[in-house]
Amino acid sequence: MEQTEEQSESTGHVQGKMPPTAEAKAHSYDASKYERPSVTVDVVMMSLRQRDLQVLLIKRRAWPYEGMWAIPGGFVNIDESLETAAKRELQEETGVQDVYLEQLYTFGDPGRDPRTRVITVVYFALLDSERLQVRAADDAADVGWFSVYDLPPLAFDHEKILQYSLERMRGKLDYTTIAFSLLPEQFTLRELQRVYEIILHKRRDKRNFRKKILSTGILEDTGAKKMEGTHRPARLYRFNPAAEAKL
Amino acid sequence: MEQTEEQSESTGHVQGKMPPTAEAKAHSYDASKYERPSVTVDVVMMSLRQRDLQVLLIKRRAWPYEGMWAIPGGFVNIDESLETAAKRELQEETGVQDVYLEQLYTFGDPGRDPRTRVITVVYFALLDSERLQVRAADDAADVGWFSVYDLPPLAFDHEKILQYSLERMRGKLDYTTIAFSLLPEQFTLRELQRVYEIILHKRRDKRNFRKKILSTGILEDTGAKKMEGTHRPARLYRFNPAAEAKL
DNA sequence: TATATTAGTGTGTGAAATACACTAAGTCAG
DNA sequence: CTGACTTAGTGTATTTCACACACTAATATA
Repeated sequence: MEQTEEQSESTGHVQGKMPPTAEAKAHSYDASKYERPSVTVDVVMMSLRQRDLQVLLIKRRAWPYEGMWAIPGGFVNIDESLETAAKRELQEETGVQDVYLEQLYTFGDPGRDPRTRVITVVYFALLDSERLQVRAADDAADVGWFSVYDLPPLAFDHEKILQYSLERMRGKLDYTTIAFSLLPEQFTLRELQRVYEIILHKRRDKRNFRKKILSTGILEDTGAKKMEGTHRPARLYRFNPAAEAKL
Repeated sequence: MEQTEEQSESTGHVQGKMPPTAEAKAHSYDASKYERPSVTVDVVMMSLRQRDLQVLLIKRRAWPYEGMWAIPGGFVNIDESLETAAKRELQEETGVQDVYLEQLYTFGDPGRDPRTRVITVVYFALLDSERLQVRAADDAADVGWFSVYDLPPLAFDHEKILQYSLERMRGKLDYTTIAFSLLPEQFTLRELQRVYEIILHKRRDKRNFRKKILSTGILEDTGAKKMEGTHRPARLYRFNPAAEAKL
């Protein structure tokens, strides 16, 4: 028998009207009323490629929105956490592990997917472009990286989702360490500045930028230098997690 | 027959492994594998009461966590949006409409509810304490307001949720208008300052506070004064939505 | 050794944050 | 009616942070 629970004033969880569990459904039941929505996790994967902020998209091969590009995602297994589902998705698409991953927002309007009620928990992941090279080859024509500043037409409400991701990144840039997660372990100040410029989409003054970053003490000079091209080599720094609180 | 969808690279929505719809379930099927989680919406309702930041909680009357306090919530109906579900919950518990309501975070770890897999989208609502008086009477002993600084033991992961709500409020206080949503339409600068002090949990300098708020131009002098107690009356201001951009 | 290219550095100015103490306007008790 | 009490309301000086701005340093190559 179904659990007896008082009406609506019981808890913050399974309370009030209890929808059918697998067992309950075996009995006769007004299933339509308590039909459960599907829950998916979508992952906005961003990386710096070709001095641009790009996002990984997948081309749909079936109705609805056939032929359009979409944010990768999939169902949440019944026994896995939302974050685990997001990591699984990430792993499937890019082969990358241990990346910055953050829950962004949950989109659940009825009708956003014409097939059935789908509630999507969106995560966003920031990928270090160097480690990514490895699997950049599997471009089977239906997976692609796109500039967030020049997107193709997107399926569902995915344009809104990307817009929101970008806003969130911009908001967090100053007081978190997300910038570092887009860079390899060692990087130059110029490279870090470029991350800021690409995400914020505007130029920053070199001297002021360096002064500010260095004054926080969040960077550690590796002693090494990066030589590339025909000019003065740049110092290589690494992020010092111990000093994270300084932001 | 079930929809044919390619494996995992299709979309950000219903793609890859398609769980059973109502129709599909009529056929033989490995239902356990595609068992769907329940989705609930919980609403953290905060208000200023007795010069304190308080949250509405509900006492559980059944297993699990029987007798403990919990954040009110309920199931999302299949055809209503998440926000609509949150408003419905708010209406049921407080009778209040048109309040500040914002999606906070989605909690979905397996095992957070011992009965079944529950994914909870948490909203938080800020209530003007004056309008709230109306229904403050229905304290049926299993509904109560509690100081966020002195909480009873909470069911599920609800303590974590409240902690997170408070952090979010603090973060948004400076650059949004949430403070006003906790006050009646007209209020004095001292009252506004008190909102800041209670949420941030620390004192602010009177002169600097007033200077800063007034310099934004976000307040409008109503011309009226508030007389209470045996001292000089205070000017009453109202929030000027037209100047919202100034934050 | 001259040229091209990017790395790296300091100072001045204006705006905003902070610290800080007295006067103003009302009520009430005597 | 006046003195005591209570909260409202105000300004200035100091420090800190954001921003604008231009030259020298180190390497590769022709």
